[in-house]
Amino acid sequence: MFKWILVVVYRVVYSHSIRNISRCPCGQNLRNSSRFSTPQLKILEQPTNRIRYRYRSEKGSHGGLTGENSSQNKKTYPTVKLENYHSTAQVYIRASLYTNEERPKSHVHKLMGRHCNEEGHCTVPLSDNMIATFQNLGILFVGKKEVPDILYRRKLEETQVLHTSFISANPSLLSVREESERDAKDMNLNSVKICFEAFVYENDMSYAVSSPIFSRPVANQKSPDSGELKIVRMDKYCGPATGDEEVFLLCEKVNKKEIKIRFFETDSDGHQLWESFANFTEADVHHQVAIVFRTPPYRDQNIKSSVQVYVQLFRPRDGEYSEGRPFTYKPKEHDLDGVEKKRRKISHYNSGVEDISNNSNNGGNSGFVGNHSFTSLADSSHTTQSSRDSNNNNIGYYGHSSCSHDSTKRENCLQIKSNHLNRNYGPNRRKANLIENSITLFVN
Amino acid sequence: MFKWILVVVYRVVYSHSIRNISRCPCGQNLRNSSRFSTPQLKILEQPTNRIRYRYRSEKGSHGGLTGENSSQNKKTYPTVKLENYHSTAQVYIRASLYTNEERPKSHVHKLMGRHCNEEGHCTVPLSDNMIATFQNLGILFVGKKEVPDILYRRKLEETQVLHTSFISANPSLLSVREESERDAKDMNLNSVKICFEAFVYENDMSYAVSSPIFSRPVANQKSPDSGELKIVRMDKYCGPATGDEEVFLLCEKVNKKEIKIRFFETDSDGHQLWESFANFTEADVHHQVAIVFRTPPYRDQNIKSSVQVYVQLFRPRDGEYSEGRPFTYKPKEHDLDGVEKKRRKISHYNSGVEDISNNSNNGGNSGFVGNHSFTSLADSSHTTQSSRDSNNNNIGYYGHSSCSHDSTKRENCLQIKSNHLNRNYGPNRRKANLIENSITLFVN
DNA sequence: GACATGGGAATTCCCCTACC
DNA sequence: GGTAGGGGAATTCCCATGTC
Repeated sequence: MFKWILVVVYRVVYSHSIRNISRCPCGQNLRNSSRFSTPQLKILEQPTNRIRYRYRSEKGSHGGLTGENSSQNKKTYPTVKLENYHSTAQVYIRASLYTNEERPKSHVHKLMGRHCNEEGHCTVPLSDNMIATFQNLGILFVGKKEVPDILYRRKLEETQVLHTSFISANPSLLSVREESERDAKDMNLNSVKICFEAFVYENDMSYAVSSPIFSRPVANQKSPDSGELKIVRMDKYCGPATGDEEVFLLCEKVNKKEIKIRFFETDSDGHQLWESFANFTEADVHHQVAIVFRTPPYRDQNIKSSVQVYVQLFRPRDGEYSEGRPFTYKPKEHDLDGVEKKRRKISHYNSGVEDISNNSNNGGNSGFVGNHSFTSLADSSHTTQSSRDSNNNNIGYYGHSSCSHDSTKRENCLQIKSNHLNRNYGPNRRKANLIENSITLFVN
Repeated sequence: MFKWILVVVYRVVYSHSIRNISRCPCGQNLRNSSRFSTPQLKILEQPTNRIRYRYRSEKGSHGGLTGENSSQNKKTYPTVKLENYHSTAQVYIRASLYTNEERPKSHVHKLMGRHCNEEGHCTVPLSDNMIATFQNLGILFVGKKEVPDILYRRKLEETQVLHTSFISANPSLLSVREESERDAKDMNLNSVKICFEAFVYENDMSYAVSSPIFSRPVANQKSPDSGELKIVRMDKYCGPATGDEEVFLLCEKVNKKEIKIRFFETDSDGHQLWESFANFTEADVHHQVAIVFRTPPYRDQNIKSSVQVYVQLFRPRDGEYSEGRPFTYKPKEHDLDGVEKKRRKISHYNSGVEDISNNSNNGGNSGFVGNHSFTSLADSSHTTQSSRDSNNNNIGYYGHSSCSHDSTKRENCLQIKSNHLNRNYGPNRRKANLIENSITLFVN
């Protein structure tokens, strides 16, 4: 009996074709085979940090993972290179999904696309220059209801290999079930890493020729907790240095418990001079896609001329930022007049009782202030291209936003949308992307 | 054979207990029994016109249908009365769901609640005063995927009753299937009518004692095509008489293809003096819950003092309106100055090429202008109660919204939210509801 | 604690636009 | 016609808060 089961296991593991060789290629089981070999995998092009995972029901192709340096005109794709490999045997690279953890585990989600099999393993032959490029890698979202079952089956299989004959008598099956439920809850379904592994075939068996490597995390664009932060439109792009100006901001889905609006200023070298956070409560976040906030006061409320800063969305949980939008602080005019006083009287806003945004000493933010650099407006050579024809239908759309503020002297700032400015505001951005951005016109 | 089947049918229809007597109680099949009897059902209290239908998966109670006159302090419920009935036999009233059509058909959705059975029939005994009140009526939303099957089975049953023995040989079964698919597509799943029917029991059989009557339609609050229209918040509540002021409006879910923003003015008697529609495109509707629009010009662009009008959302498809919000048109100042000229230059907005909103001669709107009256601000005796303590945390929330506009003379309008104003703006509103509303303060 | 009531949001699925 | 990319509808889930 014991031997018979062993035979079966053997056949399951080794007699399969290339399409479904061993279920767990990127794990411990292959580690020892490459411990003493010099060959090493390098990631030449990381995947983008975000893609919309697709459900099985969303049939058809919806575009694959591009590379982090991909752009509209020049698409790139995740690419790996095998170094220090000198044999002539054809090498294959296999990609598969793992969890985004320090010690990645096989994920329940699957890669899908041209070179992928049912298990979510995508195999591409290494080209002559030892490079493999993965075009058309999609991520299949496995419904959360299926997760416990999948984990349970995996656990059983592992158990099976170790204790073959004890299974049917195993008294801990129930606890395995419970463990699976727990693990399922813990599994982050909205972030994955791609595992790349190089191997060769010999006698219908595969041998790893290097250690597996993992890509940077790829988040699910559709999830509100990991989707891209984006300011779509704002009410106004300027306000008084004293702050407390109400601004309507339209954005892509955010989690009202996990979102801040950050104002910051940089010098011409891109170093951060100042930052502060806007005031708003959870109740000011309208159905995840609009926020009504109050501007924070500028560090110097007595400025004599306008100062340009930036606004951006910020998600403390994962440190993500949206692109910044220019915002102009304008000098205070004279003193508070009658209107302003009346206003104060009926506004309880400044009591700040319900504020979820903190200024300055916010725990979640410490550490990122000043330890990174910004590309300033000044050193972008693209700035000159701005409001002309290619954007004609957008001009006036992000349109003219008057924001004179309790001043007898009128001061307006116009904002015009422009699509072709390279800018780099977020601390964790490794490189400037081709982004939509804005310039500010002053009219006095 | 023929007789045997008849027996079966007989048993199916009549041998059931009160809980599941005949599947289709409100239809033609009962009409003749009451043709010559005087007893008549009257609806004393109609149901609210909207409730959130619940899916089967949303277990638990989520609050039932209230009456149209229900309020927080005094809840009412759908209520019917049987008139001209003089027998002593106990009468029961049964409620069930029908389609919202001129000739209502049994709906696939079901009533659920305390007195309801599996088929969605709710039965309540008539009280001594010949009145029956239905508390706790919920509407169960039957998933659209199940609809064709249900209709198919119903059709089969009907066929069965009529042509008993021909069924298995019926060559048109396929066409019945197709017909069901078609009917399923046509069925409006977001609007129902409640059918009320009075009957008595005798010898385990039920007899209708009056014709069935139907309630007014009850729409699904959750559907963007039938949900309540509501302006949640606006950017500013005033603008120049010349129009073209950009306003950000936050609202509850709307369908961008089926929504208009209506400006209208009433005289002190509530008669409509003027209306016009705001300019915006589908692209200006942000994820169903925010709209950036341009105000229409006021009918007289040369007004010398501010004019108060109202803004409201309008859904042409079903003629629904949101509550109106006050909006103030302000006099034009001097002439267009340099700023304004620059502004015109870069703004293409007025070309109107893509506008989906029409001014004045809009086909979908004809007929409602002027044939109804409004309750004006002036004749509401509740207007005085406004910005005090009960709303303290809301004050300054709808806050002060400065909207001076290209003028050296400053003019601001503040809007303060108030919860206790009875107002009645929409043409189809039968009565004033307790609504959130707004007043406008002028500060010069 | 269990349920009632009301809501918001997450999950899943469908289908529309561009653009080849 | 298919790919690539999105928007949003349909469905499910779950959270506050209040009440028994």
